[in-house]
Amino acid sequence: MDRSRVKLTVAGKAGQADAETRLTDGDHQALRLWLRMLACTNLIEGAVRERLKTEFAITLPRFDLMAQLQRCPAGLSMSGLSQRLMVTGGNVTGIVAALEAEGLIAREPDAADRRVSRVRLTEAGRTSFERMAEAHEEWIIDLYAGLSAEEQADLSKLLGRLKAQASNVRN
Amino acid sequence: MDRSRVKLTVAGKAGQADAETRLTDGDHQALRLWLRMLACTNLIEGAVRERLKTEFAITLPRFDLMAQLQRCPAGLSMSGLSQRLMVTGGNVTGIVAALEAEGLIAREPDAADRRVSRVRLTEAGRTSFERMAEAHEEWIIDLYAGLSAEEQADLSKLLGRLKAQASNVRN
DNA sequence: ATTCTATATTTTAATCTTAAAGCAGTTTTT
DNA sequence: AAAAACTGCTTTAAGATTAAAATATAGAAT
Repeated sequence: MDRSRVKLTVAGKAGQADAETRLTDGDHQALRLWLRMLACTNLIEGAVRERLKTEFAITLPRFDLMAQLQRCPAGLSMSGLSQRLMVTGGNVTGIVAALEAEGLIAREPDAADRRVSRVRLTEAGRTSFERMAEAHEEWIIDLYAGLSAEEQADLSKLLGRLKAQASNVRN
Repeated sequence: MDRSRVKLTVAGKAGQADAETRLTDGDHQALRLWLRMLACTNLIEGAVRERLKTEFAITLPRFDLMAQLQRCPAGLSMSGLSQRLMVTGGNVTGIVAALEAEGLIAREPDAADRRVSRVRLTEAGRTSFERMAEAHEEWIIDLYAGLSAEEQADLSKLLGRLKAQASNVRN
């Protein structure tokens, strides 16, 4: 039985079969499905990471952080970013430091609460993000273009159910 | 438009809405679908990571490496592991070192080719892995139990198509 | 006012990951 | 056989990530 996790760095990298491909007859349906889902996600995520890197010289975590800031033109606190990105505060500290060093975001002290930093996109950051976001959306559309609108709707529905149900599974 | 990546560490962690939840009307169907898929995958992967940690004090990458070795009782080379896990060689070096230090795997020099290390599970490693793998399969079954067998089959089929089609999308 | 408690953020140590460089050994070419 | 090219592996530098500890500030309770 193969329970391995899959990691695709490049779509279609030669000579590598993902873990799903090596499954055995004895494996349970749910396990096979899980590995296939992981393979799909890693395929797409790997493609996005690679293109962000080669075309825009940015990492996915930094892109994601900028995406949150674009949705909040007034700026966000570190903890606000932490919640929205669903990562720890320490993680946000590092990514914000990197983006600040690149001049894509800026931080101001909060007037009301001296503990708080308010983070926002700079003009350069906003311009840069808009270009990247447009390309990003096209990549995703292209990657999913093999499925018809109806198939996409079906997939979305099933994943919605899965998400809702799996959220309720407790230890 | 929210293009952010989602990272769920704990199923249902309080007070956090995943990125999919914050989508805007203007977002394209494929983008919504992608974020939902990411949310699902991260939900399940986070649950697996957490349980491996709390119940077996092991990380997912180490578990995955052991899974590959169990499927190959004769042992695998470092590069064999690298291919099967779809990670770089340097990555395998680190994980193998950690598992070796824990006594779960062992390395022998290859008789035919002095560049090659042959890696295999120790008896302790095999015993340990078997227990973990059984629990792991049950977790996955439980996490997917909200979908009927038919829904799981539909989901698998759609993901299979997606994987096949997205693999052919080129830069 | 002082103390307690809670929140916001950063720092630290550990793990995982990659890409690129380097070393050692093997195979191929000449 | 010597040189060149290739393969297997490790090391290094950079980044992302978490949990836990440490700091600083704010708010509540006395």
